[in-house]
Amino acid sequence: MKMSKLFVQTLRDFPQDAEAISHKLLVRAGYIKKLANGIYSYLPLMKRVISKVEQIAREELNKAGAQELSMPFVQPAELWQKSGRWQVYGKELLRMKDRHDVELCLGPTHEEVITSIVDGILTSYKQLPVNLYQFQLKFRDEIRPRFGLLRGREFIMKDGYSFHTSQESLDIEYKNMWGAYKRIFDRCNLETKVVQSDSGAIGGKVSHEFMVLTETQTGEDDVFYCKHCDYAANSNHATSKLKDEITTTRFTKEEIVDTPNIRTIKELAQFLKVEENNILKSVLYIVDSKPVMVMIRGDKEVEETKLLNALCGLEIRKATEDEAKEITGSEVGFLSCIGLEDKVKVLFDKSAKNMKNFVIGINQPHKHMVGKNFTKEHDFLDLSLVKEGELCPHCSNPLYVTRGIEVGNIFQLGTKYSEPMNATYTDENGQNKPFIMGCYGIGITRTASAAIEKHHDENGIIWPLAIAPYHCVVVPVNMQESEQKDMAEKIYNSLLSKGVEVVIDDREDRAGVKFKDADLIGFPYRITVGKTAKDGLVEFKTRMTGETVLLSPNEAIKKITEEVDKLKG
RNA sequence: CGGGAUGUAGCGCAGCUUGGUAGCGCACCUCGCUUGGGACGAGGGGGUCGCAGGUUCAAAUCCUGUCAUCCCGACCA
Repeated sequence: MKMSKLFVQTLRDFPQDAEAISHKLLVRAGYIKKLANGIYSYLPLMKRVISKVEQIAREELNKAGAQELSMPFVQPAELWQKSGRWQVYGKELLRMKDRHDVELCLGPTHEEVITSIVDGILTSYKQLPVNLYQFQLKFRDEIRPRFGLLRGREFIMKDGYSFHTSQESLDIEYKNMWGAYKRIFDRCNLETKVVQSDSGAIGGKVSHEFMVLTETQTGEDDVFYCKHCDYAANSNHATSKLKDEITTTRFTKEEIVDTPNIRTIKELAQFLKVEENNILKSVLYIVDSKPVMVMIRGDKEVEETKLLNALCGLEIRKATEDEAKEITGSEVGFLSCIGLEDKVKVLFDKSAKNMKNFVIGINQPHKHMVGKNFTKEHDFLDLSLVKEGELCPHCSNPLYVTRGIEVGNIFQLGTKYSEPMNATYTDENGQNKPFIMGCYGIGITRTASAAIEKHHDENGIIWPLAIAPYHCVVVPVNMQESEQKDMAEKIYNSLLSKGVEVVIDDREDRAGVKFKDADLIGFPYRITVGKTAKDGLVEFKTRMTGETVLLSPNEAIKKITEEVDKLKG
């Protein structure tokens, strides 16, 4: 490709409306252009990167025995009504009607479609297991799209689905996909950490996420991990042991005390000269329009996803102060489960289990009770957010927290879709059984963005060779010097003939412009044909290391060809 | 949906307080000059100032509404 013909416009300045470095660089280097909030055009350079990531995934998945297909982007509401998700999915599902008033939606995921396809084709246990995948546009009407391609409303996803006759068979495929995913991200030069996670709207029991760890805000998930064993989990799923599991106070007798205008746990602890972990905190939520009170140790926070799952709920929010008054008759700061257990659903977090002689509200303004103990059995559930420094549930060493970008995930769905959709096969005994399913996703456009988040410097993108739009750029420093121009063209043509993806910067611009653009766009290798051309030498620069060496044209060609051949394995 | 901010040329911005013929830098076009890290000179093209009302002799500027975008919280690949 000639640079003079390449459809790209690089910008002098970073775009004002971008925050994430990958977003800034993709816009500035001319990879993407925004059409609407969270919706981007993929320009030729971006399209090439996407194709590279897809091809790596395709190769590894095919090797792992999966088969590629392609399903429709627009889906009938009928399917979603069958699975029950038409009501459940909420506003993220973009719905519409066609000219006949038939309800449709844009596919945010494809469990329903694949299940209906497979149900029509696979009828016997002899045909299972099977694993099918596609690369597809997805549309999710996100509450808050941001960070460019990291969280767009429209994005490209690799989604795969497997069908089985038994849990054992699913387990095997789950591990198979786990391995394939590791290899895919390795080949993209992305180090990932596999973490346990909540399965969210997709559903199912077992699920793992592949996280690219980052220090910045662009990693939108908190990941807790142990340095001594392989425990790692998303904050919405992480669990821990407390360092101070048993807590008690000097108050050995139940007593009501005045706590005037003391509304926060911190104030209360100071006022009564106890620790925050001596206070049993009451937090009031509204889950699917019904009040729910969570009793949790004062130094801990409620993890709302866990609470929602415990109740099999759909929608959760904290109660407002007015609602709290109405429900408890008291004021925020003095809430309690005492006397409320018949009226309101009360749940206990496991952090409260070993509290003795604790402090608790009594639903009376400006009063608390001290020296309280549990008088009857409660179920203590895991409803709390883990904090850094708490102990690993496996090996009791301290847990650490970091940020992560979720680039892929795998789920065991079980019969969550096949049962309501009545998708069955016939087993050895002639019985109809619902398919046992797994599902496996990779955010292709997100993976490309994550690669930039991890690989860039102040000059621009530093693509790993495997997913760079081109392997190499050839820069004739001065197009007026025929010696340089001719040598550059020879090298360019030679690389082309060897299957190297190469751009020649044939523009009349000065060298500085070409160098800046080469760095910004992120070509992994640059061959500069300049002053040393008359001595039969060119400059060979590796973007990743900044290393520059003088080589003969043939040596430079050989070096790149070798690197490219390594990719092909 | 709640909190904060912004909409003026492809990109980055000034002008708005105190209404009076729409400007700067980059990019783009022409000519000259230059050619190893975003040169220089001269000339040129491009904007219904987000949109709709209102106030006024006169609105980018003041008022009202509306739409869009971005940032901080609840979603997820």
